[in-house]
Amino acid sequence: MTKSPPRTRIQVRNRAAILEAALEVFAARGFRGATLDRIAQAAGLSKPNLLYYFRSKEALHLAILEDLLELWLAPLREMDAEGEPREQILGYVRRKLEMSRDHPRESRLFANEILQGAPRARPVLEGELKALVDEKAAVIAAWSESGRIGPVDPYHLIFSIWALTQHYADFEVQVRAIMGKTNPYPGAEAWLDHLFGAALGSPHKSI
Amino acid sequence: MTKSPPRTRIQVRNRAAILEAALEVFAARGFRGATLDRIAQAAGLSKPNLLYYFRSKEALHLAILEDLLELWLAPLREMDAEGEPREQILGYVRRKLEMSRDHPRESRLFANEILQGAPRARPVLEGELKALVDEKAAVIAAWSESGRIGPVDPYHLIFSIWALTQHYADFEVQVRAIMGKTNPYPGAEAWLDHLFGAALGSPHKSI
DNA sequence: CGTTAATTTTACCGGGCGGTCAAATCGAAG
DNA sequence: CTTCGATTTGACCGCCCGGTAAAATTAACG
Repeated sequence: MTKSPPRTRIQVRNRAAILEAALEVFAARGFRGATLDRIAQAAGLSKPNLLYYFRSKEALHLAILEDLLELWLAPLREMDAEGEPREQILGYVRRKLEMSRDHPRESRLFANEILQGAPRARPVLEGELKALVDEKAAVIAAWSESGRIGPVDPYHLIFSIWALTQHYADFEVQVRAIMGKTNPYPGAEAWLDHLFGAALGSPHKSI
Repeated sequence: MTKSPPRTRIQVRNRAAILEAALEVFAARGFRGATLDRIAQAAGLSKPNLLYYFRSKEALHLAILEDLLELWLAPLREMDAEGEPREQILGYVRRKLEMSRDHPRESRLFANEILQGAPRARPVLEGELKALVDEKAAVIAAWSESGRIGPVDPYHLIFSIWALTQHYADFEVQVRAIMGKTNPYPGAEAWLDHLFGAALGSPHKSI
């Protein structure tokens, strides 16, 4: 699939420039809306030159998607079954929100892919992603059953975390249309803390 | 913009068929990914015939968007300042979730538009939508200040409702990849009731 | 400097897509 | 049946886009 590890300095530089440019363009216009000309221009190359580094538009998109999925799943991977449940879940929420704030283009690229029916990412969703979610859902379920957090549906809890955190990146124009120039993230962090905190059962209440 | 009210029976039938087909195709493939040929075929017409009813791809998309936005804002409009706060908010959540369940294509078409930076819908977002949200946010803020619901940020509350309910339509393939063939909506309704119920402050707790 | 491989450019192709046009066909009313 | 507007079709255009071929240029190294 991907070209074997880049050797020369030029390859490293140009591949990085292309991936950066492609992320920008794919995120902003979707797979079909993006053109190789535009990506090449943004990377400071000619189109055939770009195609010297990536066989095809498809291959380029795939390369980005692979990098992206690792980044995307990291915050959930960090959730620790041995940790304090509430802290672990709220920590996950915070990391995921930071991800949206610091990597909105990645979020939108991913959203685009899913919206179109995940033509390229579906195998990963049904394989790696499902396995990870099943594992962490079991952890949350155990926490819930042992009474360390209130009764929650772990799957819908995880979906909620995804939906809420990614919303601020994916629907940014809508958020900005309503909130103006105000930076929504400080407020969002406090709000999500409140929202999920309450849903997990107040620690004060449980005493 | 839009052609003056259709007169003949044929016009009514064909316009409806086109809008239905276009909704399907635009939702599944985005604006650029959709082709007039495909839409025309889905509507049972030839491409030039389709262009007899709608001047351009742009005009067709705009016609759909206009219809859509009315449908989309209806649930929020129904939220009644005179009603019981908790019931009003949870009712809004339920109506919005039903909207996603019954109109997933509309949801995805809208998501596509926003993701691409709302090139066609931005005026509505900054005008009508913002006005409506500001109005309802003020209502919620008043409820909150009078202690009838717990302290909440009305804007983030509304964003949360959007994000969560639409997630089940927009990210359907992801949800299905993880949950399999299970229908997520019954569980989602109970979960969202729990989540927002807790965030608004338990009515039991407030006594 | 010379040689060889890596990189970049120029020119091009075939297909698809939005849109147009003029001719043909259809349908309602007298 | 005729007429006239509404509707439909087929043929076509120009542009853009992904991708290719081959020549030209550049870097690496002895």
